Amino acid sequence: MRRTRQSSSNTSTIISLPPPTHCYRILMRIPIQNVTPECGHAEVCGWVHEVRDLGGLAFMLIRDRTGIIQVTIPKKKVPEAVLAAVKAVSRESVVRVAGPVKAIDKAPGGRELVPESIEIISLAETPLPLDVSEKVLAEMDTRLDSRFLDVRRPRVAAVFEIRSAAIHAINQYFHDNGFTNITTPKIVAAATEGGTELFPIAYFDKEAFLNQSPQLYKQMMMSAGCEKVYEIGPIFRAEEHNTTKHLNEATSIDIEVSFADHLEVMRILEDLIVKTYAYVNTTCSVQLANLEINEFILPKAPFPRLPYADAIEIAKKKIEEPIKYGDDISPAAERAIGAEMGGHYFIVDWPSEIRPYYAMQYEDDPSICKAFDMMHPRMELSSGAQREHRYDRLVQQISKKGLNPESFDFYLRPFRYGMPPHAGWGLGADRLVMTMLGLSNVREAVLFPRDMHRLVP
RNA sequence: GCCCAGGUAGUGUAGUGGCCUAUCAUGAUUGCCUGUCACGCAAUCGACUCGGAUUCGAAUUCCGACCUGGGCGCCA
Repeated sequence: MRRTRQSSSNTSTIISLPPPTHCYRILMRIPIQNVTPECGHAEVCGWVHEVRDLGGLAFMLIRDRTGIIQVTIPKKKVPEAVLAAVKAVSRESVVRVAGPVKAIDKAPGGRELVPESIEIISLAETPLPLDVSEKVLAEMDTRLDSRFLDVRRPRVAAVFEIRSAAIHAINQYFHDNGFTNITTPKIVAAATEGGTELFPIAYFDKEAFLNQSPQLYKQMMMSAGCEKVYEIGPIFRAEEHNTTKHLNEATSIDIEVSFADHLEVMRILEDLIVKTYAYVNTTCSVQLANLEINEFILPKAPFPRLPYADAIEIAKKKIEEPIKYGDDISPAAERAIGAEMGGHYFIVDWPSEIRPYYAMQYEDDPSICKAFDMMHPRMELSSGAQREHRYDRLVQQISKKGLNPESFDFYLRPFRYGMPPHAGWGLGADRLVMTMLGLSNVREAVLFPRDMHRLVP
């Protein structure tokens, strides 16, 4: 502590910090992983992980996000106030403990803190809604009800630290490659594509919806001349699905690139996946260890390009249910094909009739289009396409789908004033984290998941 | 939306008509214990989702509601 105080006073001399008030205390606090016998003296703040009272000797484990330290209380040698605090404190209370740090082989981590003072900053109620120390595991529903306690568990925190690292790597990748980060509205007037249900919301005297995808806006930015854009943001789908891989609010990583075709944006996608895994691998070893992931398998580019027609053939051979060319790929088929492929792969050359109107058809065979899905063996992670940028063709394709081009006026307008050819994709961030870490439920990868049954917290 | 399986102390569970005054673990409370590390020991506390029905008797069977998990559909 002496050392820390000195350095902070030096710092304030140099850069003239305002007189320390409560910040002074924060500067004195040492992250638990940095507490070593060389500190001499330390002040740690954290949560009471456990108390073990042996009679004349008590142990208290203090946890912060960096680790756990043992506080050892020889009852005859510590101040009266410390004894009172040890007696009064409950598990998961927030405390500040200060005292000398000693090297002791029999203590966890080889060091322990003997308190001169223990301050109970925030006393936790008992009993706890779930067991943070993981002696008894809680079910997903219980955990989500008390997510603030759930995330105190290192293995849960690890998921979100890795998610953060992955998102960082993705932002970095786009930044390094000249993409413009955009933010598009989530409150919109109408659907951008058919199919999925929208959440209606009250918007003053108008009808509005939560956006299901930034698709239209990304494409508008192509017309706007931004050439390479990306967005990481929420998307909303009002589907009444009830599965381990669907949410009503998800995070989508979206890109759109001008003068690129589907093949080019596929290369970007696989490169991004490979680099994101690599970044997590090199920066999150502690978190991966917390998750007991001993072998973090790094995907290798290029991912195989599997034509849709071949994917259907594989599924036909491997699963019972009838499946034919032109069908959507069912979850069972998805798993069967995934098992065959063994790693990330693309499904390409989709029948035009089962892809949205905006996918560009092949010139030599309009029955298939330049759309793709990027798959993990367990599920779909991304879907994208080269878009149809020619106004007349686009109108034609909208009509062919049985839709009325007039109701797409807002969408079509940018195509009338100089639209470059372009391609893009959307990648599910939650599913990316889920499959990366082998989580069984997408809810594990989302702090506060929104599904049909859950709106709180 | 459909199908299946469930709902028992704070948490996770056992219990398929009477042996339930409900099992076990964890937890909480109190006491003992100077090297614990899932500390140990002792005592205590704490639960059958709700409503209706069948039955001499229901945690257990039936009906309805609500809630949860999984699969499918839809979707990404």
